[in-house]
Amino acid sequence: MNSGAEAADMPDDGGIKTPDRLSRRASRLLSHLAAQSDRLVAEGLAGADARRWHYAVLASLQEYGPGSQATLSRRTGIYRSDMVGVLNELAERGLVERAPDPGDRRRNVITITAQGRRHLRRLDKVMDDLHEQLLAPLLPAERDQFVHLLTRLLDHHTQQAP
Amino acid sequence: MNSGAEAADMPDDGGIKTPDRLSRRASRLLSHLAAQSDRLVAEGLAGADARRWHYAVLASLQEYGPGSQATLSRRTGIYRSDMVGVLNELAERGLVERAPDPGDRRRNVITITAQGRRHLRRLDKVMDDLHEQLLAPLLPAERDQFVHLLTRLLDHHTQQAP
DNA sequence: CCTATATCAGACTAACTGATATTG
DNA sequence: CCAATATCAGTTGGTCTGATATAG
Repeated sequence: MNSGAEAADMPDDGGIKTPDRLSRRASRLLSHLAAQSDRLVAEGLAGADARRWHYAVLASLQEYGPGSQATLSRRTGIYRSDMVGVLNELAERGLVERAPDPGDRRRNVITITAQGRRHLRRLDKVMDDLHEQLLAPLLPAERDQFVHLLTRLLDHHTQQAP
Repeated sequence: MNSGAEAADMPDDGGIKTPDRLSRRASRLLSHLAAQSDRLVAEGLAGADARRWHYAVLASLQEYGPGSQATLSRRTGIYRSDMVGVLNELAERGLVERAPDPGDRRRNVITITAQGRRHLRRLDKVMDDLHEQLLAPLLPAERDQFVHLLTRLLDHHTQQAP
């Protein structure tokens, strides 16, 4: 009836033994792995004087072209209120330019600068490196599988709750 | 040479178009999906008057037996300093018992109560439900694949940095 | 003397809310 | 009058640090 490991006799058991319902819950694995990954990426980018959101904004500008702050918010997932600060940091470094939209004077149009493009190229290298570390234990086919599964799950959950 | 979408003419493009280096980065997918998943789980558990850590502690107690707070910390990943508060909440609800360890008077021995076991059974149902939602778009074999890949990645990264 | 434990007080971050002024 | 935008001020939740008292 008992699992065989009583309390008071054993001084300490410490480590993880058999993975059971606790440790194989997808939600739990996901959270923990994301935490590790976030840390890895944050540290890697910090070494290049950048933050996670810097990369997201610059990459989004490069790929989809200039846009208003609200548009960038939607594209990157950065909260509208926090976008201001991120763009301030990027503008301080001369990586983006903020100009009033002549067609709609509520908006600012954010554009990536030449220096921003240069910086992004560096960050892309850093990110490639970090992903090599992150996905190190997986074979190429498994990495694709992994990204594919993540994508399908995320698509499903972002379409449900917009 | 240009991606075909210029700035000033287009009033707004808003949504996500072709997934590229930004949106297929594993780290990004991981972070976003984990955020969604965390939210889902937090809301689901809140409906049963529980938090994420409550489940983790109760499940750990059920599976590995009683333990000191430090042991529980290691088993669940809850920070040693935060364990106090979690256990207070659980003890208030009569789900665990905290008693001084007669063999080592620095320690408290935490034990799950009968009521705690009952509560855990309810939470397990809730969690099964939530995972059904979380993994809804995947076939059974894909869910296994997913958990398997997550596990391998997490193992790799938790052995590197203990 | 050094280590582990339980606890507390608080730093720091990230995600988020609410309010406001401006413009459409 | 209502909706969207950029901005600011502030809340909340979660991770983590540092210090302390106690015990091995």
